[in-house]
Amino acid sequence: MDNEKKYHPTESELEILQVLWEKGQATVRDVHEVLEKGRDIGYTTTLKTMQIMTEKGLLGRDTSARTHVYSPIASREGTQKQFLNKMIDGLYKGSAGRLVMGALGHEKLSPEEIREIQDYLRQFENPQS
Amino acid sequence: MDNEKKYHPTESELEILQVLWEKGQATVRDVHEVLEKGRDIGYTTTLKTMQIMTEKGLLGRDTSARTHVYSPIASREGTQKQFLNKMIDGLYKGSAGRLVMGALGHEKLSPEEIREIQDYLRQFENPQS
DNA sequence: TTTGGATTACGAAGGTTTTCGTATTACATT
DNA sequence: AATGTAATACGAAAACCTTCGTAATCCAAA
Repeated sequence: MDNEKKYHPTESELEILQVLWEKGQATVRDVHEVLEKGRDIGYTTTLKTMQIMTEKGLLGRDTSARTHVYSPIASREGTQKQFLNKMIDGLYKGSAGRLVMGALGHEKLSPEEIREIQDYLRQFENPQS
Repeated sequence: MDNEKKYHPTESELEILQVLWEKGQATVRDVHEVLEKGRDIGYTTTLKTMQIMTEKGLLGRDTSARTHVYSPIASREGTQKQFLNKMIDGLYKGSAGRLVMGALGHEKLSPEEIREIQDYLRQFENPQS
């Protein structure tokens, strides 16, 4: 169950995961075209990184066709949780509440989002139900 | 003002910063004794890392005495914000609200903390104070 | 069927981080 | 003053990450 838990994606790997989470699946070229918009990077760099990620178990790929098709194995949710835990432990003395409070102070938090958060919290209001 | 913003502490550096944030200031030995509890690590490793951090401007040190005394220059708050931003951009499509929602789902969030968060949010309820 | 373009495979360079062994230096105790 | 202990300084190895050049491979179009 926590197969996916152990390994921390690196900076570059996260970039690639983001694309794959959005698209569901993609070829190296697909991913590379997105990355290229953001910064200078060679095609083989993207390729190599995705190959390494596959070895690490972060990505899966379908090699049946000439052009391989990759898909994420590490889930967005699991990865988020993983990083969240790391931050909570490393920067907020283990308190998730402190992190939330800190994040609430974040500049761009729209009134809509705040309302949504309040709604969400209401479910804890009455312990029974 | 954002002098402190640019540089991302590494994993090891974060460990050391944590100790210094708690203690305010400390010697290499002080820090090392804490780290040692958590994992296997040599004294000179801790020393070297702290020296590098000093070069990077993450730590300051008083070398007037034989045993140097270190103190954090990077603030906990600034570092938290820095990592928060990175997470929001990299894992939550730029939405701080999404991160908060995710963090609220975190297992160990005590009722007290939830109440505290609700209190905090009330300040946004009525636009005029 | 030959050739050109696109794709994957391979290997290695260069950078950063983490680690620690060894040397040097200073101090305190004798 | 001599010596042992504890601290810092130095350098380098090992691991990991990022990058890309080059080679090999496949396919489609001519």
